[in-house]
Amino acid sequence: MKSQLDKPVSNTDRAITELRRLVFSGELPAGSDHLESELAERLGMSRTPIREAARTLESQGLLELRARKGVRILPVSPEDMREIYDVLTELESLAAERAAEQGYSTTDLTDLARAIADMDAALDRKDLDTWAEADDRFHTELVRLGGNARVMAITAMMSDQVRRARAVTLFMRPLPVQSNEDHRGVYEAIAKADPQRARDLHRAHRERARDMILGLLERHRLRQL
Amino acid sequence: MKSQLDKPVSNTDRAITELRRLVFSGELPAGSDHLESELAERLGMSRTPIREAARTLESQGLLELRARKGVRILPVSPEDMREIYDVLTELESLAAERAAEQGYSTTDLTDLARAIADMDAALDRKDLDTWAEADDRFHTELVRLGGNARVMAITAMMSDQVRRARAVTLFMRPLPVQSNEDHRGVYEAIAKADPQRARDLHRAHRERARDMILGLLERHRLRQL
DNA sequence: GCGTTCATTTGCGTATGCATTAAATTACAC
DNA sequence: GTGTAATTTAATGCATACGCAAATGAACGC
Repeated sequence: MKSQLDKPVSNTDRAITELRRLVFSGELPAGSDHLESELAERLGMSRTPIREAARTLESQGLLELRARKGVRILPVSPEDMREIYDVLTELESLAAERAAEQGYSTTDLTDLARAIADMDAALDRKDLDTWAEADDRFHTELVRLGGNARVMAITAMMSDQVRRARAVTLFMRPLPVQSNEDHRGVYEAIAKADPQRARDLHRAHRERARDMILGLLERHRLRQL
Repeated sequence: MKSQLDKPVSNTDRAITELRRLVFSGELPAGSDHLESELAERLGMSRTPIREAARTLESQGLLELRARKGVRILPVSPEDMREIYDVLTELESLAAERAAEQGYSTTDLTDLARAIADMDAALDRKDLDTWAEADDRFHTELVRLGGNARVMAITAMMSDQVRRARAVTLFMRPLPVQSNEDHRGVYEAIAKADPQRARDLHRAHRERARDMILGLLERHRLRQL
């Protein structure tokens, strides 16, 4: 479905979408270099839109433009992960607090509730991929409910950067039972319009997740993703 | 002075720097439209580097590329200000907390102390421009001490977006005496390695500033900057 | 006078070509 | 064989050209 407000999709837009996909799918692995001309041919367009797309993705921290070496897909180190989780913790906690201040009805919270239900169901089936997808949806929706467009943009950017890492850690971590309980707590706090509790619970949730992931990376000596 | 590590300054880099300057100086006012060809001629280069620079500045929230209408300098509304201050509050408070955890010596805190001293001196002389410059330095240095590169990048971006607003509000607000006291408190908490206090004090500082600015904008019916 | 259609102009999006310069390769001296 | 200088190669950074769609304005009917 294509709304009338959509602006026509330019090649540059396609390049952005497609390059992101290639990075997340691992077809362009972290740390690898790629000539502009190579990417241009691969996506069936000239270097111009590729360069513009790369500029955008560069300022989003996904890759780097290096003279004469093409674009380098940026690896994510454990230190990067710590930075990113710290940012996510702060901004999502703010979003949770603000969401709880809005006095949302349960109807407003439908998507959030559905994400939680989907996570529960996926967890029962031990279907971690589906769980991860629903977890993403929960966090995205939580931030949306917070009502700050900049927080949305930043958290989306940060989540992009750790997406590759999750593919690795998801199957090394214990079953995310605690996570699901955390989410329900945050949901309740928002539904009951208790901003302080929503913030505190979500912060604790994120800090636990951060420590768990960083612990995993360290124990498995994963220096970059 | 040009270190050997500096990569050669490309026209695109020049365009980024120069366009930012033009926006902050008000030569390209908020809300105005500018043809790419016009900007290209103005900066003495072709449209190509202008477009690449614009892409970068677009993802930093300073302007917008619109088909056939050229580059639009994005205005900042009071709602935008609220969003930006919320983000700054969260991330700078985190930086203050982290800075206090590092066990910095007073030598490490020299720049921070100097910024405070400069603000005091400027305040005595009622030299608001110098005060604002030192205030900037304080916040930048505080975030640097926090040690999170992403927080640095994001807060720098957000500060850019409100820079124009300050030119307006700086001379409408009461003398920032409270601000200077706040800064000293944050400094002390970092020097005494008291993370929780550093965080709380800085948060209170930012929230006061936000409410003051938003109040000013509302009282003066300033709908966009 | 007002709306509608058609012609014209304009500016972006993109492809293409080329100069520059860093990197790679070879030639060569020792 | 190793280190250095000369030569070649190659990829970016940028200027330029052009098609196309949107905006503008003209022509025309009512």
